[in-house]
Amino acid sequence: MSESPLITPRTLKGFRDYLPAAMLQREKVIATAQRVYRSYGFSPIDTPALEFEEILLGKGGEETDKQMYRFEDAGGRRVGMRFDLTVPLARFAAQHIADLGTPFKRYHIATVWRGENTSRGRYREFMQCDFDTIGTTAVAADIETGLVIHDLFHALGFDAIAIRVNNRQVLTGMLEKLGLADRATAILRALDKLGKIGREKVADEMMQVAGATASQADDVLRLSELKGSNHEVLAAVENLLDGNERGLAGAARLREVLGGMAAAGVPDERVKLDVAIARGLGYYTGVIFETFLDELPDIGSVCSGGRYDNLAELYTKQQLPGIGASLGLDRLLSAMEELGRVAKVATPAPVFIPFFDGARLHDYLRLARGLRSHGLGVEVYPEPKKLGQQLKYADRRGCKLAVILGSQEFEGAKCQVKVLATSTTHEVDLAAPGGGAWNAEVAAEKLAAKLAELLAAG
RNA sequence: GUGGCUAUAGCUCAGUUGGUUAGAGCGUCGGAUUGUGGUUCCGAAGGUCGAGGGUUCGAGCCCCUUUAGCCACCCCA
Repeated sequence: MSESPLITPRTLKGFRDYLPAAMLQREKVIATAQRVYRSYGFSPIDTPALEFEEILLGKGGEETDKQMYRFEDAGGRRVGMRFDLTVPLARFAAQHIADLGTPFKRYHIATVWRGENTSRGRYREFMQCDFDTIGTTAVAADIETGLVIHDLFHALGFDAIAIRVNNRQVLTGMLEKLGLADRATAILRALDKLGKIGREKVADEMMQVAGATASQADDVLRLSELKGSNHEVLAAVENLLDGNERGLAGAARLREVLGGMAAAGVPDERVKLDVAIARGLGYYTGVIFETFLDELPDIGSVCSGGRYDNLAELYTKQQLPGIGASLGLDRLLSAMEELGRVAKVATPAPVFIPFFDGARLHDYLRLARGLRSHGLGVEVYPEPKKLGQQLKYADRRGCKLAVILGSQEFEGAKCQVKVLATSTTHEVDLAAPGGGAWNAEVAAEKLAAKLAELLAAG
């Protein structure tokens, strides 16, 4: 053995290992997102983790520079790691739109990196699950974005959600009307904190940081504090925006989006017009979505998106408007964990076969393969240990069924199937029609049907 | 990035005003007449007290530095 000191095993701040139970959960959510996105015709793409620095620095400000992982590669090129999937999409679209044609619908599920501070559900390496429709300004694309969000959470088992919808045009119109258009960013940044710090402090910030008057701040807040049903709020918004073309157009668009989602079958209570949300200041120009879980609203938006006028303007002269949204996978998983919605399963194989009779290894292996060919996940224990220990192992990993086959069972061409959660056992006859000795293929055929039935039941 | 709190076994924690070989519960592993787990009983393994330095006769405990985590703020393209 080496005498050299051990290297402490550790991971970088904000970077994590995923143990099997956590990884299975991640993969499940990812698979669900893929399924929903694909069901709407969004196609998968991927782009490099590393891009030329100039591509990524294009639009951001100082914060971007600070948060982005940047370095010089071995060839002396300035490169950076992607910090979201939208900028790479812009570059990708500018480069390939001629081949892709419009409208272009893509989804992209991938890891991104930001060197920012960590907190609950926020890490330096995390995953985004984006879907976007580019090359069209049609309202149908706006509506469809909302539908995807809705269906995604439904598929994930969350029906108690609030998809908050707004339109930047409404806010912009209001600010124009108040003569605050030149300070929009500062005003909206303050407004976005409404739910968090309260009306007084928001008004203070608008006055101090953005130089608004008390009455201007009050007018902005009045807009965002309208109460009532979506339709009532919308009517009141239009009233307040009277005379401002941009704002009224934004309100009309919202009316279409809400109407479209309702017409497509989304229950009204899951969609909430919220004139205060103002995220994505840098590039959203139209409809905005933010999604909150009713059971855990404090964790923040778990799926955000919106419409942008010109995604790829830095990289091409071609106009590429679009709309999309992104599931915050890590934040959602954090929420699911807090809500106790994470199954404690550490194995993808629901069926467990103890290595019971030490002389029958080959029979176990053949039977397991036969079951797998019927689409079942099957694990065979590698050592002929005591049965109790093997069952304990299976239970701890979260296997659902144990197929118990000892010399007696081989003798009689049968087996016991034990449901581990309830401890109930079912005897299954595995003999060929007309009786006969043990036959792995016949046994697999008959057993697979029974196992599938039990798995479906439990 | 700023401020505060925390760091003792795999996990959750105890550890008296600094004083001998640092403890518990859970978990893990082994066993309780040899074909059935999650309950019980017995036993075992497992910690240079996050890391580095300092004060002291003596540091898990006090001081400094560092790393990581938690909370708040800033920010979130």
